[in-house]
Amino acid sequence: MKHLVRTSKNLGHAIRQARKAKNLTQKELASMSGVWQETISKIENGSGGTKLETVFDLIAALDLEITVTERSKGAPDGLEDIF
Amino acid sequence: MKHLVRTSKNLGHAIRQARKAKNLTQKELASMSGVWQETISKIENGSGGTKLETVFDLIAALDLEITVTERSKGAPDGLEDIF
DNA sequence: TTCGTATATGGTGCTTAGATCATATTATCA
DNA sequence: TGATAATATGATCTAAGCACCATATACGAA
Repeated sequence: MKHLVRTSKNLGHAIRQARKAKNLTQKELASMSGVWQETISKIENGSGGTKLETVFDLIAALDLEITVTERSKGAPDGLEDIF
Repeated sequence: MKHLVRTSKNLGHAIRQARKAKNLTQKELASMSGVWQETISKIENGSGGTKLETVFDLIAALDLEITVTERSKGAPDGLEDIF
């Protein structure tokens, strides 16, 4: 799955989905990533203001990756998941 | 160009390249994005700890987009730019 | 080299993220 | 339904981002 991320809410969705897909609890992800469970909860719920480093920690722990590209004006390929 | 972003330095590179590609100065990008020139300078140089919202502002102003996907273990396609 | 611009650096002050602990709320399941 | 696990909420405190102003430095052109 590919998540287009423009807002903190988008990011929260992506994180939560990836975590669930791996059958991890927030607490488990917390110990894997070094990010507190309470913080993960807030991030998954899209409460903005998160620090980049925290996101990187979660992304890495969840085996995800972030890419930055030019905005695709081309035809949508249906692979994207935007909330 | 596609930038794989795992660190603040990666992000800085992506931002700077995109800005240069559009022939914008930091000051111009600042007024377009609402992020101060001084802050842009720091971000482009990879000084970590940046807030997500700030990144979103810059990404939007530069017509870039962020996507989150599963880590590609497949064959590299040569399109990525990792620093 | 000198002028003008672009970028970096540095300080102040307000605001807030996140670590940490405690607890409330919400699933989940035998 | 009651126990147990998962998630959310809330408070405190410290570290740090960023707006903001001033200035230093690097860079390009003439």
